[in-house]
Amino acid sequence: MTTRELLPVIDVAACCSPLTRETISADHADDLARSLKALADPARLRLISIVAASEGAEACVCDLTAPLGLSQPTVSHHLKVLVDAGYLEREKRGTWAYFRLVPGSLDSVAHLLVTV
Amino acid sequence: MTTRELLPVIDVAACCSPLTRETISADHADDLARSLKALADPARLRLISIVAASEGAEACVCDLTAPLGLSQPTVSHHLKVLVDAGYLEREKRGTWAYFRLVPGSLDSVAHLLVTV
DNA sequence: CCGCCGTATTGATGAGTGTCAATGAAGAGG
DNA sequence: CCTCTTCATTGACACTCATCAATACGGCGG
Repeated sequence: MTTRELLPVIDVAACCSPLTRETISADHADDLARSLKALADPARLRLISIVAASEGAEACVCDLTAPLGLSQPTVSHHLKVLVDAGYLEREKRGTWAYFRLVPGSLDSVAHLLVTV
Repeated sequence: MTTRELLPVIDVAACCSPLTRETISADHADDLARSLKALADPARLRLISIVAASEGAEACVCDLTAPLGLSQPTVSHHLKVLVDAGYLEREKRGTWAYFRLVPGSLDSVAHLLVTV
């Protein structure tokens, strides 16, 4: 059983044509499903939305726990999922960890769904 | 505990602005997450892809079990999830059930993710 | 009316996941 | 060196979900 690694969403988009253009392969379906699964959670969608709307388009964990109403470990967990999937990037400055949206990540996954 | 019903993806898109345009509300995040969750499965992605690429852009269950390598009940289950979420529509003609892509459904969810 | 074929539903099971409390790691300031 | 703050990791638990075998449903041909 060859375990397939988690591919950043940008790389998934780079090698696949849109879903309805031609029949997707089993492997590509698996990659795209994992990219979408990372996005398919209300807490993670709100994290992305808040980070994108923040001052300087970045935010640290301490700014994100309160608006979500979730514990700090849970928020850290969700942020890790989004970073691993390639939607967010993490930069540690001193004590704080700042998260930014990876440019083009959301657009590339959106492009794979579009039918026009 | 008021249970929120599952909203077809087209209706979700009709009332929400793109994720990064402004901070998404908790309720809208929940709706969008459920629309994405319906899509975030390799079998369901392949189903959509195969249906869209089929003759007349429609297919029946019997055409879909073989290429996916899944049992008939499992395929029926995935198709139901996609119909309930608003991505596919079902038409029964005689003994067969034909599935078609709901026009604009994939585009509307893609539009919610795009940052431009 | 009976049996066949295509599909949907039910029930069970194993895998995956969202959540939190507790703990660990690492930098900043005294 | 000690303590506080910020964040990540671990372990546990409840819940969801993907899957299949078995069964039920419904149309069609004989």
